[in-house]
Order: sequence, then C-alpha cells, then structure tokens
Amino acid sequence: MGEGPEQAAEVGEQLALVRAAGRRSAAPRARPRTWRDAERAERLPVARVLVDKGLVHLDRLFDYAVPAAMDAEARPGVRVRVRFGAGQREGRREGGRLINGFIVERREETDFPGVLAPLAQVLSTEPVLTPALLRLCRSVADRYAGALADVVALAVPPRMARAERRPSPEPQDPPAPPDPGGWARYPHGPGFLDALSRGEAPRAVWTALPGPGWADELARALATSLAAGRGALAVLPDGRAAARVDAALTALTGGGAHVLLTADAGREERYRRWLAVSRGAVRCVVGTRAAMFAPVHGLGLAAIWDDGDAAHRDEHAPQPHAREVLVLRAAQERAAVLLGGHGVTVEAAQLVETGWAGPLAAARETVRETAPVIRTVVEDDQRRDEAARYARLPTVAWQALRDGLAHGPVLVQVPRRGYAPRLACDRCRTPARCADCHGPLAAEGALELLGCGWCGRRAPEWHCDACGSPRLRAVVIGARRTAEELGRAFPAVPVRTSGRDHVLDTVPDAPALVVSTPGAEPVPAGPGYAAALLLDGWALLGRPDLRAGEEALRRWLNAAALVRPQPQGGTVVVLAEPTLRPVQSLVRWDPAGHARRELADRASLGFPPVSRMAAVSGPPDAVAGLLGAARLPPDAEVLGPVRLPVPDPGRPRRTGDPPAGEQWDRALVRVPPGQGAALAAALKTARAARLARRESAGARVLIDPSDIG
DNA sequence: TCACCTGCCCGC
DNA sequence: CGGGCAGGTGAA
Repeated sequence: MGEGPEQAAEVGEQLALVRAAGRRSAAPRARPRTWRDAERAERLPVARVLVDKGLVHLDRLFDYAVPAAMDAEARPGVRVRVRFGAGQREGRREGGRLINGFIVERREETDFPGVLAPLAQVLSTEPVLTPALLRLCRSVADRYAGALADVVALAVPPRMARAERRPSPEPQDPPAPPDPGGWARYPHGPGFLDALSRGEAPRAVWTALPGPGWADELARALATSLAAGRGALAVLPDGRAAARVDAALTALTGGGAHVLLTADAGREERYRRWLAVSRGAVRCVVGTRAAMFAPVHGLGLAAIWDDGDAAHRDEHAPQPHAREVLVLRAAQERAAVLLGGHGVTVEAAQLVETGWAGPLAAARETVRETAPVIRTVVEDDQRRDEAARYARLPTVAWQALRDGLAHGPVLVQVPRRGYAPRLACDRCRTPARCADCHGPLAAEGALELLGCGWCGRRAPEWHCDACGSPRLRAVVIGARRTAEELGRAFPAVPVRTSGRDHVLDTVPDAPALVVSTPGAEPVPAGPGYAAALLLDGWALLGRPDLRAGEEALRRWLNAAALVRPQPQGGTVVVLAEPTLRPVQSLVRWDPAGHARRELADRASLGFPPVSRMAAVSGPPDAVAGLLGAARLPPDAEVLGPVRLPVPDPGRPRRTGDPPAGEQWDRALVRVPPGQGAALAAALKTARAARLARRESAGARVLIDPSDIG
C-alpha cells in the first residue's frame, strides 16, 4: 500500500498533535488510527471556527472537534488550521484542503448534525481575534455588505512567528494629564479635554485652526485619554501626518506610551507593535488607516484627522472607511470621538446636524488672526493681463508671488494628472446635472449624445438651471506648465518640487518656489509659507464627482493652512471663479459653513450621505441579475445601470474597475435615511445566493461609493 | 448496462 | 472555489 497524499496529511496531523502536546519523540500510547479516534477535550470539546475564505456565501462559522491534546491551546481568538471542503473517501469524510481560520468560541455542544472534523493544528497560541475585535469586524461586514472573513483579514495582520516569540514591553503607568496647550484657542477645547479626563465619551467635529498646531493638539487629546487610564487611537491619512503626531506625542509623554502603526515599518516590526497593543502592553496607537482596527484595550478616544482624504477608505473588500469604522467602534466601546481637519466633510457635518457630535471650532476672531488673506483671480484675467503674460499669470498672482518670495518660501499648488473632465454651463460654470436624478451629465463623443452618468437618460435639450444658458463647455484641465514657467520667470530663486513619486517632507525658511501637487505639500520650517498660489481650481472643481467642491476646498485649506497668518503677511491666491461656493468658503475660511450648506443641498437632492447609496458593478448580466434577485428595501430607488467608461490605460487598475477589454455596467441604489442597513443586508443576501448557485461571475457591491459623479 | 457528462449544492 | 453526486444521455 503506497502512501497517498491523504495518508501523508494524516501522519502530518498526528505529528502536529504530538508537537502541540510538547513531546518530541513518538507518541507513547497506541497511536490513534485516524483523527476521528483521537481523544476529545473533556470540557468545551467544540470549537466554532471562522474559516479564512472570503466567499460571501460562506459567511458563517463552522464547528470542529477539539482534540484533547489541543485543549489548552485552542482558545478563542487563536489561529488554527482545519480541513475544509468536500471530500469523501471510502464512505468516510476525511478529505478537504487545509486552510487557516480563527477560533471564535469554545462550546459544549454543536448544532451540526454530522460528525465534526477535528482541528488540524493550532497555528499560534496568540489570541489575536478578541471578542471586541470580532464584534467590530462583524458590524463593519454588515455595514459594508461584506464577508466577516474579509474584514478580519483587514483587522488582524498576518502572523510573524518571530514577533510572537518576543515579549512585549511592560505596560507603562499612565502619563500625567497634559495642559490644554493649543486647545485653549478653542472656546470648547478645554471642556472637551476635561470630559476626556473624567472618562466620559464626548464626540466632536473639530475645525482645526490653520497652522501647524493641530498635531500637538491631537497628541494632547490622546495623552489626556491615557492619563484618564483609558486607551486612545488616532488614524491619519498618510505616514507623514502620522509621523507628526507621533513626534508631538513623544515630546508630550516621553515616548513608550504609544506605538506608530504605518506601512513604513517592516511587516515583522509592524506585527510586533500590533501585538503590544493586542496584549494591552501599549494602549495608544497613532497610525494610518489599517490602525482603525487596532485592538486598543479600554478605548477612551478614537480620533481621525482629515477624514475627507480618500486614503481613509481601505482599498480591500469591503472597502471600509476609517471614519465609519471609528464611529462604529466609539458606539460599541463607549469611546470619545474626535473628527478633526482643516476642512469639514459633509459626513462630519451630518454627525453635528443630527446631534451625534458637537462642533469644536475657534471664534471668528481667532480664525482671522491665524489664517492668511485669500485673494481670488479668475481664469479669463490671464489673457487680458499684459504685465504677467510671460508666466501667463494675472497681476494679482504675480505680485503675491514676487512679494512672497521677498520674505520666504512660496507654495504653488498644481493639479495632478488624470482628472476626467465634466460638463458645466458655458456662462456661469454650474456643473450640468440630469433633470431627472441629478446625476452628472457626460458627453459621449459629440455633445448631441449628452446623457446622464447615473441613469443614462439623454438630455438633448439641456439648459443651465442657474442662468438658463443652453451652452455647455467641457471643463478643461492643465496648469502644470504654468508652474514650470514660473521657475524661468524667477531665475534667481530655487524651485523645489514635491509630488506623488517624490514627496518633500519639509522646506527651509528661505525664499524658494515650492511646486507641489495636492496632499504632497512640504511643511515649511519657521513661520510658514509667505504666500501660496493655488492653480488647480478648475481641475479640482471640474472633476466628475459629487464631492468635487468639497474636495477642492479641502485641498485648498490644507495648503493654505501652511501659510503664515494674515498679520504676518501671509497671502493665498486662488485661481477660481469667486462666486463658487467652495471659493467663497475659502475666502471666508468657513469650512463648517460650507459643509452645512452642502449637507442641506444633498438632503434636498437625495444625495449621500443623507440618503445611503450602493454601487453595483460588473458584467451587464450580473448587474441586472443581482438587482433583479435582491429584495431591496421598499423605498429603494435604482438608478441605471449605465455602461462604465473604460478606465484610462495609464491609471493603475483599482477595485471596481472593469478588467481590460471587458464591458461593465454600474447601477446605483439609493435609499432614504435609516434604510442603509437594510440595503446592505439585501445586497449581501442576493449576492451570496447568486454566488452559491454560480449564476454568473459575481457583481461587485460597494457601499457609500465616492466616485459617483 | 455502464461510462461519462452537466448542473447543483455543500463544506463543520 | 473545488469536488461529490444525482440524474440524464448515448453507444454497445
């Protein structure tokens, strides 16, 4: 009798059992003939296992028998290997592939009517999937119509055996409570910290004053929660921002009280830090979006900075957003929430509007003292202005540059490539929207083929809602070369660039032209940039995206926040139509007001986040099939489907993009407030049923799509 | 009567 | 996903 693969696996499992029991030599007693004959644990002989496979229709737990030898190690939360999948040999079930999973619970009984297969191996004794983390993952999976196993894969980092062997540092005593520092600049700032130190759970939307103070203020909030004997967590959009809060917190506490969880650290180091948090040795985490799941013990404060930044949405299924995850966590763990940024998202404004969070903003007078002066210049001035035609710049912009360069570095914000143009009124530039569903209009080739990007309805007789003009224009893009020419216009001044591939961290406090794409602006040493020139107005506002205005304002504010305050001569020039709402909000430095007005508009037009949306995309038959099968909530409204445009070949393929050469449709499903959970559940159920029956290559479901035109 | 195929459904 | 198994089908 030859030793087939199944016999080899069986022997392997027995060896694993022997190893798990801590014996190095052969088993002393008669070896059980198969696993089925091995002794079971006496107490709680059933392990409920979350199988580590993202198949949506398998989004449930499976029971396995716990062999006696694994009894001590097979605790809830540990990683295990189990046999999974069909397999019958000679009438006995013993096949199936070995896959990884987590023990979720030990039980006395099982509901499964058949014979339980045994656990094959306990991979690690580290209880990584704690009850609190499991509960969070389950809520996130429900919220996003995703599979629990997919969310757990985001929340629990891959195992690094060496990191597990090393002990975590001894827990430190809580630091002394910090003084309010910059929070004294906000009328309700000290009160927020007081509530934190009393162990309460205040929730605030924080409109941070311009300038560099925010990182220190965020660190003080974290340290206050630590001082109150609770944990704290801050999620930042990128490693640079996280490093600034890390430095501020280290200066405040001496370090050791927190860990930095970013992609910069290697996988093993990252897991080592994560373990220190999971074990309760460290109770404060500063990190990028994956840190949103960090299993901080006794979480007292969950903070997020600049929640409008697209980096806060995870790109892996089911693509949860850090703000939403932290909001869920805060409710489950009774933690305080701090949603901070120079801008305010519509989602944050909604949390204030519903009373879930309170506003935390400085007085008007304080804002005026700390913000630079903002000037607007319209595009058309460029052609008229003779003096500055060399650099194709309006006089105002030219003067601001020249004056700024006499006093320090000047920031020039230029757009990134790759924004798809959208259509707007030729006269007043109000974005063109569908009369029926308010989706964005797009032209397929000629303008006669005008149609809605959401519902597909044609709009041959379009007239501007705002001014009545029948003429459209494609919003044009491109100011990059202007920045390049600036260097030639100021030959005596060094030009430094910062962008996607090469991000400059800081620049010295000396005259220089600093050309940067949004989000890559170097932090100036000293009092800040003397001036900033924001050249990407039309590119940002012209993006075919519901959030274009909000996003333009967010990027402008982030750049302008690096400029010296008005009393020190700081000036910002923005090339954009001064009557547009985001431009006016920038001039007045009123991001909260902008978000409130956007929220009111979205409510009246039935846009998210007031209504909840889901995008269903995939091959046309899959999209139609899923929508037909889903038992959607009664008030659900299906927009589309429409054919998705073929993505730019240059752009890296993202989740939700059709594969090369394939035609995909996308439909949007919209439900009124309060039906978001029902919508997610309906789509998840329908998708699971169809995947199980393999009726088609599955359609993708994305909750809260952000690029919906 | 048997070998093979296709579709369906399940996995502990 | 991957494999069993039921029920159908066709050739000897």
